[in-house]
Amino acid sequence: MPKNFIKELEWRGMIHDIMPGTEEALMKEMAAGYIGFDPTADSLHIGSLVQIMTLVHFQKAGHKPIALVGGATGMVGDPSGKSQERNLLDEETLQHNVECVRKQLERFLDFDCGENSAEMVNNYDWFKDMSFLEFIRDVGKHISINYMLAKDSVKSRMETGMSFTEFSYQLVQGYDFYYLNKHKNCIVQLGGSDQWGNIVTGTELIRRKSGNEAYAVTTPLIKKADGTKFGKTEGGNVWLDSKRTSPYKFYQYWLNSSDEDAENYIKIFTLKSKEEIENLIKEHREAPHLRILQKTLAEDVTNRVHGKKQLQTAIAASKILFGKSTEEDLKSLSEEDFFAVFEGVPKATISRDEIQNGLGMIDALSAKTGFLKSNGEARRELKGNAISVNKTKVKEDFVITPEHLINDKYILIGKGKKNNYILIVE
RNA sequence: GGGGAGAUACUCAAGCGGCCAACGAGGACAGACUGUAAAUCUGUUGGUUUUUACCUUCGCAGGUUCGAAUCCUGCUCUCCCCA
Repeated sequence: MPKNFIKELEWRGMIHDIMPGTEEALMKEMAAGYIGFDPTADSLHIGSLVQIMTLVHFQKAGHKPIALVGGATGMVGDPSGKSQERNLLDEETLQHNVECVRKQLERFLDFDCGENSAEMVNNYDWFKDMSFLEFIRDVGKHISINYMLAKDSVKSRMETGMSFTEFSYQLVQGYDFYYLNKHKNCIVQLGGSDQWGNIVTGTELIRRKSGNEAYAVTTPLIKKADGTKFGKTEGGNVWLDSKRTSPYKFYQYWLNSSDEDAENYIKIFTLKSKEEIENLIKEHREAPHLRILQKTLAEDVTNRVHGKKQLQTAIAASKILFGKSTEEDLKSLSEEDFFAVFEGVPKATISRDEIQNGLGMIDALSAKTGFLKSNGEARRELKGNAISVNKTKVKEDFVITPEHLINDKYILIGKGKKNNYILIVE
């Protein structure tokens, strides 16, 4: 007897839309459900984390989650939410992306837990041998143009134009659902709210072709209280791949959530129970400055995505960068730890001679290193008391000498609270 | 095809012959406060320069003038109205 998956999502605020009858169908017996992931890049970003969590809950409720990586759909391009025709990725890149995304997804689900073990599929497997004629006869025949035209993803593009390729997308995805329904007894498709149209084309196709009932659940678009886009920083997307977004930055992203957002995120992105979360929220409201919610959230998510070791480094890095650490603390770090902490921080190398005679701050910030755009900017920041060397604020007349070197090799320059640069001497 | 309006720094948006590196707003960055928050206050936001000063910028190319973002000519692009 499965647990109530829908109720679980509901209190977490993870349901945007749901097809009538879904809850009943899922309560009856163990079912399979799937979510598709687009291989548009070689890593997923935290936007996809919502979908991943949905699958995790699905499995925890006793159902069988199927993660589909869209090798075939990726070749077509989903027009949902896109105002313009997209460029197609070449096959090689796509193949590479499929592999990477697959590996990432594998970390989150249990693939060996008996009958509701997770499964990973690639729709390229069933599309690669299908001919065009076969597709338009067996699939296209069941869905009318009128029906397809009524979709938002198509309607909104009537003015600007849309290729036949993208127009057909909903059928391709619809067929995925049909295929999984037929071969893996998959009765529900989950996804982001922008996927509603595509999912419904799938349930429609299933009903017409095989007479089965199929269901849909979509999750809301995650919003930030200040109106900016979730998952974006000045540096771009927040990715799950540590090569693209360092675990430290990843941890920081969650830690910097506003109070309001943190209350929502902790429900969506952690597996903590309702009671636990309610207690945390209560505790947080009593002592907001401790930021219990943000810390719990950041630790939980970073741990799940990057593992314990990376989380420890991220926490250590945060303490060093934001705590009351001193030059002594920096010097006590091993070289390995130092570079782990400052991974992703801009670095520049200068020769030992330059520092031997003393290196002026303007040269250190701009002329010799390019950390800042111009000498003028360097001068302004220095005047504004924004620059620190090895965690100590410095003035314009400060001169860097070999005795400031950490491990006789590098120097940490900071601008404000959040920007750091490393000067390496060789 | 005919007529009109416009193009200014990251964005919006003033300026309409010298006082313009260019009002103002937003954003961004920094400082104070704080919780690595929000709100608030302050500063900065083309380059070289300690200041002064100079250099490069107001769609592109020319021209008029002692002097142009501002006037003239041509070009490119955008928007609107009429066919």
